Amino acid sequence: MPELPEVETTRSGISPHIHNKVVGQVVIRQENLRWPVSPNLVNALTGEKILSVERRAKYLLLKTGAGTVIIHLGMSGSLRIAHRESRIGKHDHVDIVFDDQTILRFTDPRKFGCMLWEEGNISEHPLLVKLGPEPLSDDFTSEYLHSASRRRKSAIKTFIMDGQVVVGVGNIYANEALFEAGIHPKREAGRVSIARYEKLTVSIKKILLRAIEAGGTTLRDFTSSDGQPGYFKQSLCVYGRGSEACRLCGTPLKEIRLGQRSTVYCSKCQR
DNA sequence: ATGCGGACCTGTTAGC
DNA sequence: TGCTAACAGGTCCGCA
Repeated sequence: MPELPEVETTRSGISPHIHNKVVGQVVIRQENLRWPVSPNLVNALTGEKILSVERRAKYLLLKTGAGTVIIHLGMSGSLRIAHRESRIGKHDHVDIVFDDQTILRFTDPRKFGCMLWEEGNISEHPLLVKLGPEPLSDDFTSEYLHSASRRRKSAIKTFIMDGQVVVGVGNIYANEALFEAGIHPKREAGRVSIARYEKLTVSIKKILLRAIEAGGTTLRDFTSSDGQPGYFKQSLCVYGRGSEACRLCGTPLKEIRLGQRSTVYCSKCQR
């Protein structure tokens, strides 16, 4: 479900409900997520105040004075604000209950997500330390992408989806950004000119920003933390449109698999 | 160092 | 209508 815009939509959606609130209780119904929920999460987090709700890549970070909760939503995870009366669903794995009875509820049917407690310096955490720059930051430039890609044989789509290169570019937006930049997804990353990387970085930033403004992409059942669906899906140009007409030239879009991921492109507009 | 395929798990959809 | 297989937003890990 979540790509970076969905995670950012989740962050901004939950933050006002939990910022500066004190955790009264932590309820773990299912600890077998991608990694086991940290065994000391309940003891460590109870009584702590949420000082900030941050995001690094697709990780959400709930910072307290004692440590940080690291949350990843995986493919199917979501965080919602719930209340005592809210029905508990089959895949509602963790509740963080605040003193005012507000509940932050972690749901994840596929259990690819995680919820970890980290007391050390969060930026040195193994999951975060090797990550590339944020795509919306000033560090993410065509010069950076160009130099990082030299001698890289992999397809450019695989390259920009590599979290060590740049974070937050998932399958949907990788497809969309390459279409907008006019670059064939299979093109060898190391052979793309800096001018084309300039187009690509601009496209990535623009598409992610637009999606964040729209509240994320709605695919199947994504809803943001307040239950409102995102509205970006209707503006997707290629993702999910295999064999349909290119919005620019009318040519039927091609759909292939690249690194086991569905890849859609226009063979005329993307070279 | 880079690149690839497999793994994790459940729900939905496409096809017979 | 019902069963089965394929596929889905992510990304870590081990092996070549």
